[in-house]
Amino acid sequence: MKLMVIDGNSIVNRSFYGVRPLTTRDGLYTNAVYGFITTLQKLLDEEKPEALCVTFDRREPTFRHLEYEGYKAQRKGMPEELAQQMPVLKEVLDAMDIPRYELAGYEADDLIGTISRKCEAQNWDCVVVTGDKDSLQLVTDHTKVKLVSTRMGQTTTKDMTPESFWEAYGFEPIHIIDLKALMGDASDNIPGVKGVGEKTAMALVQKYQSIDALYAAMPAIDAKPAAIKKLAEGEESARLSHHLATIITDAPLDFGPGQNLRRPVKPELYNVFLRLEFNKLIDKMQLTPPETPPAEKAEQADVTVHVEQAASGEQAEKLLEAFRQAEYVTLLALPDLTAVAVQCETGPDSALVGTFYFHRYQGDWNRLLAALFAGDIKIVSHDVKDLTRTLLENGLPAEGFVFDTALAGYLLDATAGHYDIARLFASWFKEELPKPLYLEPDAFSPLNSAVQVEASFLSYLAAVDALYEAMLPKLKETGAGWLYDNVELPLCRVLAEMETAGFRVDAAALRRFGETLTAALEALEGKIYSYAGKFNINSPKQLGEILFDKLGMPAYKKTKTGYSTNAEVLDKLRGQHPIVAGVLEYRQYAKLKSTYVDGLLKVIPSDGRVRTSFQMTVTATGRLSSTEPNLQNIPTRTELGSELRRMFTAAPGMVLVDADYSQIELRLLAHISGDEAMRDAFLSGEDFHTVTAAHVFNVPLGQVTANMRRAAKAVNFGIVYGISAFSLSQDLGVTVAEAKEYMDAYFTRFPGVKAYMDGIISKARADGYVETMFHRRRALPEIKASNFNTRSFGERVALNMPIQGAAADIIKLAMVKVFHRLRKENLQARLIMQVHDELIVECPEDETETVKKLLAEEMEGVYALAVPLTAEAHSGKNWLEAK
DNA sequence: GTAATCACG
DNA sequence: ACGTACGTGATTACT
Repeated sequence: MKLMVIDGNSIVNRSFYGVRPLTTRDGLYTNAVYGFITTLQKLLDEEKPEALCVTFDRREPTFRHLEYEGYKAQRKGMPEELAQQMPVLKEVLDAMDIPRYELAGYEADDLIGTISRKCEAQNWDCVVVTGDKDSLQLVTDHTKVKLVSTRMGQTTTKDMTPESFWEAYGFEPIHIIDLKALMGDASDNIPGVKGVGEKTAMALVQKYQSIDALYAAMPAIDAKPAAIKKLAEGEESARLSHHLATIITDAPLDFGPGQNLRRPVKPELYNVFLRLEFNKLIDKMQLTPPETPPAEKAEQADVTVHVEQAASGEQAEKLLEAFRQAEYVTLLALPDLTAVAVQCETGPDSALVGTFYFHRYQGDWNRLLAALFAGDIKIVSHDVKDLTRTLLENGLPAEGFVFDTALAGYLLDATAGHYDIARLFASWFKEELPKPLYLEPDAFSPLNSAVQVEASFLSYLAAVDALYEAMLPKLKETGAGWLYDNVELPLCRVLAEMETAGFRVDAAALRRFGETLTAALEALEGKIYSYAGKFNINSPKQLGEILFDKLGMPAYKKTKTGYSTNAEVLDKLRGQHPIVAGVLEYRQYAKLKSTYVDGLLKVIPSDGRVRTSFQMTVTATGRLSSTEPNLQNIPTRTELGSELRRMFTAAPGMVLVDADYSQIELRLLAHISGDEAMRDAFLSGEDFHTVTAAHVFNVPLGQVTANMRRAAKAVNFGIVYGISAFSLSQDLGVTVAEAKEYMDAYFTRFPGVKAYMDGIISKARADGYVETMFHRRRALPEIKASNFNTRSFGERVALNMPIQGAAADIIKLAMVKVFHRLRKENLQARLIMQVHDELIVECPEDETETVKKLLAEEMEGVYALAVPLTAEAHSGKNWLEAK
């Protein structure tokens, strides 16, 4: 039989520092609890113990503090973000029915020591889980210690048994106490012997085992005279340290291993996890809502819901009329439009639900859909862009949308990650929806029993309605209402039309380009093999072995798993061996071939138009992203890569008009910070990087050299990203001191920027979030982290998000305006692409000049800032020409 | 499923 | 003294 005992404080600490900050929607930190539970699961999986318990320190002082006032004196208190998680963790453990032990006057270690000895006394094996090496003194044939370390979110464990201990230390586990008695422990403030460090202490313990034996043999011991003198002087300290480092094994603890047999988790665990938004864990542990629901759920508002299924055109028309009268309706449709459910209020405590199923409908289905989305019914729904695209693809109208719960969730916090109905519902109401049965394939086919599927469909419909009621006031409260009404919601239609339109790609030309790449790759492959033999050039691992082991080149950089072989490293090695240039070239071609040529060919349909999907709820800043395929990262920086853009063409008789903002982020920085010098620089119409250089290097405009401009440009970029002198120096290849000088000069000349940077960081710290000038919000728990790196990251994000996010807000607004203007002017031109600061329109040749003017005009006039926005438009038969 | 790499703004 | 830019997505290798 085996019992596992966990050092609760040690593991929760490691989890806190090892797992990135997580909070629930309302700001409760949860990362330490989350890390603890995932670590626990991993350990249970590995060890499968019959019994399990956790120990914790009490806050009261222990005998060690009383006997030695310096004990753990260096320890700072827990950071608040961790302290608030301790009661939560204990609640989770209780809900998992895992016994926990704490005892006034004893540390977790002492309880573990006592528990392990009591296990042994009853012939149980004991596994001690901790990150603390002190516990190694407990190792015996029946007690092993699992040392846990957490790095970058990855938990690794190392099993210490008598054998592995001996291998690592060269003496018996119990003598770790003697080791500490000599070398001390800075973290616990155990003094040890002054002047004796790890090396000396190890050697002495390996030779004499205990300090008793050591001092008995004094002074004739095997050590340097200086060490002998120090040992003699430090004897008292050594004996005190020995005492402090000894883990107690007979604490007055009522404990028997049999009391700790593993038990099934309690039903409440579900509710606890729900409150903590541990949705993944709920799934993984297959938790389900408890039979007896929490009290507040019992007293739900008494709403009489009348459900009516429309089987004929007549019945449908009656329902439609009711929906037209309603202030708004909530609507859910299957992705293939074969089922639609609509709900509206009919009185203070009555509601009407209409359901429409293609398989059971006698009338004209398309006519019904056309009536639902004709615009005279105000529709609240979820994922409006996707529904709009489906409707448009079927030649149906797509009007009347007034709210999208997915978009609202995203606008209120862009870092939540997922905005499906079930997750939003859990986050807002702490209540789990059952699995959406209605989304299973063929859920509504005539062969299926419909009752459960329909119930699921309607409960999700009700959930969307509840979310709408809760989110609407919240949107107003945060100030995001304007952005929502004027940008995000109307953008659904714009994007749906762009996705439907697609971008024409010349498949034949792409194939030819692919063939030349293949030929080049084969030639390069032969050349590379001739230097190093056959290996997989695409494998960074194998490539690293070839370059750094076999050919003996210096490895500048390492990754978590081995050598880094990225382009930056390889570039530095160029001169060392001809293979390096070959590999770099090979990499470039391989990327173009696999991602762009082969990747795109796979998604070109017979009409030759590639249709991307724009994601509206993915990025943390408010930008769009593009998937399947990603058309926002088509190469442009190298000549060969940009050839690909030649394959993105206008349809016959049409042209592409491409317009992009010039330095929109820096202009926004000038606007947001209100810095006068920066504003004047943009108003002057001079090249901004040149003006920056003149300021930073304190020379007249005419004397700015190319190098000065390059440096100024890098500083400008750095500012937008949340700069550090180190990174800037790396980027520019100058010393950190020089980089620092540039930054100081920059801040002296642009004091408003400096003030903005300081202000936004302290505001973010106070609020726990940052927002754009249009009140798009991003939660930022990292800003309060005690870990330096995490906190620094939070500060950089606080600087960057309001700028990058405002740029995203602005181009989105411009898209909506351009879209409507093209319609109003009765042009055939249509928007087909957006790449963050760039819009692409496809239009008939004779509209070219009109569209160029219109695009630039709408983009520049979209929103009045303290500095002008400028956009340049070009046209051509393909993307390369139009840019 | 994750890590490394590299394409874009 | 820490280790460093912000935001994405696709492919490949490998566990």
